Order: sequence, then structure tokens, then C-alpha cells
Amino acid sequence: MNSDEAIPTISDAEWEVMKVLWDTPGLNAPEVHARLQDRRTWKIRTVQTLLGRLVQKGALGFEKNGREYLYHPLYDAETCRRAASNSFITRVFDGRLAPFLATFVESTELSAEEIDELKRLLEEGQEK
Amino acid sequence: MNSDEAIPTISDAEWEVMKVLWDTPGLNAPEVHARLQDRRTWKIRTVQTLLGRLVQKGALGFEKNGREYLYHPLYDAETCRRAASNSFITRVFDGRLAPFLATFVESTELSAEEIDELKRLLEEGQEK
DNA sequence: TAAAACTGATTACATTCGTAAACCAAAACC
DNA sequence: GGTTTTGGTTTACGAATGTAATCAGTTTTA
Repeated sequence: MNSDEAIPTISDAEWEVMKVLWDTPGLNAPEVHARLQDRRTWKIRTVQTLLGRLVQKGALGFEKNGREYLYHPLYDAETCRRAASNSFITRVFDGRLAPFLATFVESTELSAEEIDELKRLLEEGQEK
Repeated sequence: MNSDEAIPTISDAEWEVMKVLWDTPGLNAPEVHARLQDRRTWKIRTVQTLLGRLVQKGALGFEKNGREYLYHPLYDAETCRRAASNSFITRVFDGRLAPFLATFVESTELSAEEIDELKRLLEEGQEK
């Protein structure tokens, strides 16, 4: 499992596909399609296109099993999420996390429980 | 200043332009171009294209001043950042902020000072 | 006042993205 | 074994994006 250097850029639609395969690696195209049913109305062709593009980008690999291809991520979710987060925070918040968090805290989009959870996370991070 | 409903989607390149105009509203194209010099090597034509697209999208407005156009944001930065953040967190983290923050806390990308600042932010939010 | 310089409008062009249809090969079924 | 089904490959096509060049009008300057 690769984990550094040149993490491919994953588009909006492609994220959905990646999430399925992080959850369950080794699916073929119809299986990935099936698992997307509840969230996306994509045709199987669309899913295959996305799978193909992700393979080209180096985000997914596959093994042939008879005539079918079993796809699996080449980067773990954590690594990709971090790369995407860094890129987002850089672009929108000039790399500063505090204003980002402030955005959420100030709007009412965080429950008290979530705030507690986030504080706990920060405290854990601080101890290390 | 508009602040809700149908906030336009702003592309990567367009964010740079918006930031300049949030910082100093009422600039014309050459002035925006000048302020981007240190960060981007765009030609003035490129900047003009981005300005035009942002006007089309309804993210910017302008007044004519003689033959020049003075551009200004139609949404405040806070509103646009919030919309972008929500969209990002939904796409990459399925709408859950905690895993997002965990990503940063676990990597060494936060200094102790930043963690303190974030905790303070959360506490302030909690009191309201 | 004709040319140069400045400012914006129109047009361009390759890449990526979202969304597939058409086509082809293998496997299963009749 | 020919036909249907299944799974993958190639091709498509419009919208958005990054990155401008060319064209045109206005103002300044020689």
C-alpha cells in the first residue's frame, strides 16, 4: 500500500467509488455499482468509466479473476483524505485551519456532542 | 450583500481572484492582476477571463467607472467559505467533521499553539 | 490628429469531469 | 453450438476549467 508522494487527484464522482472500495476492496465493477445504488443513480457504464479513470490515475489497481477485474485502492483512505484536506484548506483558507473550524463553530452546524468529541480529539493530539 | 441561497461554485483558480476582491473590493482587472503577481504567473487576459466567469456565475458584480470596470464580491467570504467547506466535508468525509479534524491532529501538522487556538474556538462555540 | 497604450469583449483550445452508449469477448443457457 | 447475458474496452459529447490570443473601443501622447 503506497502512502506518500504524488497522491492522485480524485474528482467528486470518483470519491464515491473510492469510498466503496476502501470499505470493501476487491469488488468488480457490477459489485461497486450495486453498492452505489442508494446514493447515486449512475449506470454501470458510468461506474466502469470512473473505475477506469481511477486505474489510469494510479488510485486503484486490479487483478484479473477470469474475465472479471477485482479493483482495490492503491492508497489508503487516510492518505487520500489528508491530501484532499490539505489542498482544500490551502485553496480556501490559505492553509489556516483555525478559520476553517471557526466557520463551523460559529454556524449552528455543530451539536454539543460533536464539539465535545472534537475537543477530546484535540486533547488527545496534544498529549502525544 | 447577498448571503444565502444558491452560492455559486467557485473553481480553484477563481478562489484566488475572489480572495483579492474580498481583501480589497472595487479593483479593476489590471489591479487584481497586480495583486496576484506574487502567487500566480497569470497573464492579464487570464485574470480577465476569470473575472468574467465570476460575474457570469453571479459571484462578482461591477460598476463602470468611465471605461474601466470595478469588481466587487456579491457574497461575503464567510458565506462562500462555509458553502465550500460543507461541500468538501460532505464529499470527502461523508459530512462528519470529527474524522476530518482527526486527520490533522494525528499528523504532525498542528503545532501546540494551533491546537490551543482550536480548543479555545470550540469552547467559545460551546458557550453560546 | 494619428499612433500608442490601456481596458474590456470575444474567441480559442486542450484537459478534466459527469454521464453514458456502442462495441466486443467470455460464460451461461437453451 | 448458437443465443443471451455478463463483464470490460473504446468512443462520445457537452460543460467546466486553466490558460490565454486576438479584436475593438477609449484615452493619452507625440
